Amino acid sequence: MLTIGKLARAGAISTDALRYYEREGLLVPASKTGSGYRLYGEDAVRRVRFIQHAQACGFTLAEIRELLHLRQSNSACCNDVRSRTIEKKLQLAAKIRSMQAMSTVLDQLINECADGTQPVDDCPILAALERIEGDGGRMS
Amino acid sequence: MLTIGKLARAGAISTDALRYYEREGLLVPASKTGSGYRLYGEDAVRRVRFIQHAQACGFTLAEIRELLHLRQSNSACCNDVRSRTIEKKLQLAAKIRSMQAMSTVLDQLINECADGTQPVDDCPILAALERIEGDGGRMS
DNA sequence: CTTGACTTTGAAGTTGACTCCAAGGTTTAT
DNA sequence: ATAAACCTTGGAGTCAACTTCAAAGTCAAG
Repeated sequence: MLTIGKLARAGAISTDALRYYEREGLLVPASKTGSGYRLYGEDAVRRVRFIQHAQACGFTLAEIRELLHLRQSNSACCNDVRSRTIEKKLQLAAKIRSMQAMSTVLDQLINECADGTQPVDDCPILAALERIEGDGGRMS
Repeated sequence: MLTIGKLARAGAISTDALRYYEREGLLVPASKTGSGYRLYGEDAVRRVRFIQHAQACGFTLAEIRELLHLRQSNSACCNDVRSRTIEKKLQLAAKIRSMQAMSTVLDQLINECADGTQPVDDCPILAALERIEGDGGRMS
């Protein structure tokens, strides 16, 4: 069993964030000591990593909580998870395309601008950034 | 010249957001009418699109402002922009990898779970989400 | 057995990127 | 010439995801 500080170090996260996740219903400690210290099992480390990874992929904590809770409600059917997953997958694909377009342009520009001696007025990076086409969608 | 409402419609953004961008130094109107109405040139539409695209790629408004301001300061050298660009490009590449990993897993799971009839307890999506490996990094 | 590192709670504060509102002034269409 | 649709400012409110704080209890090392 891990105390909150150990879990925090294992997950590269703050203890406050862990307590916040608990308030938000994402990560409840397995038990508590007599004096009220939170105790987490090893699965908590995996769950923290899952939360972090899902966040990095653009899921909000509310969405992550939904997924985690769906698993616990044995009445719900896999279909619920499936449709959410498909929706998220489509959003993710759009974001990836957008980011790849930006990445390609940045690459080109880093090369174009390779000598680094041009004044900013003429910097091709900024000129080209304005030419990027994308869906204009926001991140979340 | 566009009034703020026209620009808002052209950029699929709210007038409040445009005024917010002005306060934040990202988009200043070209001029004002005698009665104080903001007037924007056509380049404002491109600038709005640039801001939106850069946001979609994970740049914060502060970073976008920096880039936009660098262009205006004729003393600064292209090198400044270049190093920022390289840094951003690396971050972007890491995010793309992370998102592609998630995307692949979601794809597999959507297929595995194709009939949608399993109860959530056995849903392979949730089981597999916990197995994902990534850098655990946050989005911004 | 004391010192220092750790933990608790609850509440308030922060940041980013807006959004909403009130109380007006301006333009445009009919 | 008047109603509808637009614009102005300043400030407050919102939301997510934390962080910081205060005041106090607990645990581990020497």
